[in-house]
Amino acid sequence: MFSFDGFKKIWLVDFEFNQPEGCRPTPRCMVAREWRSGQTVRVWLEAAVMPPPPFLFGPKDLLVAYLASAELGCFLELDWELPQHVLDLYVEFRRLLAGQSPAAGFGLLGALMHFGLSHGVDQTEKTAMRELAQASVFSNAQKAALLAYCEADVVALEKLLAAMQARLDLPRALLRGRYMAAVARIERTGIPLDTTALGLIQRHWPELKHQLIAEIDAGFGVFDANGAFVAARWLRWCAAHQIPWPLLNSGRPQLDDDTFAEMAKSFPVILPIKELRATLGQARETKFSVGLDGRNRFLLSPFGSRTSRNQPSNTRSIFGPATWYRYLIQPTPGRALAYLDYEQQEFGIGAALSGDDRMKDAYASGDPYLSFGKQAGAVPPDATKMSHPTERDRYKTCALGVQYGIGQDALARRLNLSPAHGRELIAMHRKVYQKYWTWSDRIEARAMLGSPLVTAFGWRIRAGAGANPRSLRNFPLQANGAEMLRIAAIALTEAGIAVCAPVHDAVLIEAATDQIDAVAKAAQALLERASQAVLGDFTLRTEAKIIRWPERFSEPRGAAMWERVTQLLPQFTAPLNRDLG
DNA sequence: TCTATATCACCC
DNA sequence: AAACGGGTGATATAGA
Repeated sequence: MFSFDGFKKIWLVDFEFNQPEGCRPTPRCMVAREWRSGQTVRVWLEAAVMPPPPFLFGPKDLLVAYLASAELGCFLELDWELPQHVLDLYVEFRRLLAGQSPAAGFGLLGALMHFGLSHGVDQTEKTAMRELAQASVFSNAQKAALLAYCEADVVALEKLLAAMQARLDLPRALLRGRYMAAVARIERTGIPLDTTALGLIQRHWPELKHQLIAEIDAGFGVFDANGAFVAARWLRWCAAHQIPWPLLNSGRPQLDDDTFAEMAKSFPVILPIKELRATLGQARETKFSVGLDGRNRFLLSPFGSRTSRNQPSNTRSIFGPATWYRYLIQPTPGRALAYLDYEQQEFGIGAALSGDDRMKDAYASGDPYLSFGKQAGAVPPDATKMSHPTERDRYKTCALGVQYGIGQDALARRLNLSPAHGRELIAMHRKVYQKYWTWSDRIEARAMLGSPLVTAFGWRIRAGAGANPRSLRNFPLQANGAEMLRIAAIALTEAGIAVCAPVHDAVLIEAATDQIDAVAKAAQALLERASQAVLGDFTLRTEAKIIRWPERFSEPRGAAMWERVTQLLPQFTAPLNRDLG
């Protein structure tokens, strides 16, 4: 079954469709060609009654596509049953590149060029055809043109498959293809939002921003009429108040949050500006793509990062910008949401993959960070989160930092400790988790010598002498975490659970209010099984946060800002609207 | 006026 | 050269 020979039919498929921001796709046409026989099917789909599929995908048939989530999204829209086996050449192209960027990008044209192939259609015509697909009425000539273009993509896909065929790891490629089916379902589901509040925030954004600024900036005058912080005005104000502000090499003032915090210690008078900058920093204009049904939909951009994480646009996804926006996530009446995430996912992955028993014990304890302190003998065995909060914070920062390859000085600075103390913390980690470090050292060494690093299911990165050693050490943690969430997404969607979005180490799911507890529980079991699929006999714990209508998603980190915004909103809904005066 | 780069803020 | 991983994106400034 795991060679092409095992498949009865291999269909290369491409759709043209129309998809306004935030909406589900409307298929226009499809062309499919069977790989061996050359049999070609051309279907115009723009009709009131959508036709049944011109082919049926049996258990021994394969669908091949480029970014298959789009094609499978059309399948779902047409109520066609999804194929069991999917090969996505976009995903496999990314895998073959192993972290490198192709000269002509990751589109179909870019992939063809990478293999020295050509496409019958150039970028200009591609753009024109994509525009044509947005039309609502089509002449016969336009239909023919769009179908011809669609077929050209299938021909291109055929050439690409021939070029890539020998270099595929088929069983794993099919697993990734299966994930693309999950992506299609997730992109279709979307995230329910409170569109009333979102509309108010977006419509009145300039006033909101102005009001947030007006109060505080009155005594400083460093913001301009558009609400932008003016560096020159800031330097002038500082000079006038005898404050020697630190400059960057370029001569511009150093305006990051840390600098403000540092300077505020000596000059507390700047505190309000620091606060205001922090507030505005997390309050940028957004362009969440929301469908007419009030759901936030966006491309997940699966496998978009070198570690194979999804990489959706930060402005289109509600999970992209600052966390206070998540208060806009709200189930509709009768519905409920559950946010499920892995506890200390990367710590657990490191423990399991390195086989470090002490690290595994720490994970199993339920509080890995405090356990780390106990194992190091730095806190008593009966210490708790409550009895030793400061210490726990240090071991937590240390353990998390180590996963990113933090150095002793950076760790010390972050914890406001002496360099010696930073060194001691890292030494503690090295000593307690010796086996983890041996494993991690070997990974760096191997990759530096040029052999690729590979995850449990075959995602790879190729490094070389010039690589960042911290990226290499982090790769197995982050990339296997991505594998885990993909397995979970497959399991959840195939079990019929509505998945609204994946969020790196978490998923947002949806169900009827009276079913959410049971569904969330079942989903947690699937997430735990997904962790076993990646880690062998080691299981990661998950946490569930349930949101029932009319509750909204809450997030402590964003609570203050959300509070501030909601206090300003009622003025815009007052019955006497001055615009009408 | 447009584009490229640097810097910064946010997410997991 | 710096030394905290993977990202997206807004904004300011410099330069063509």
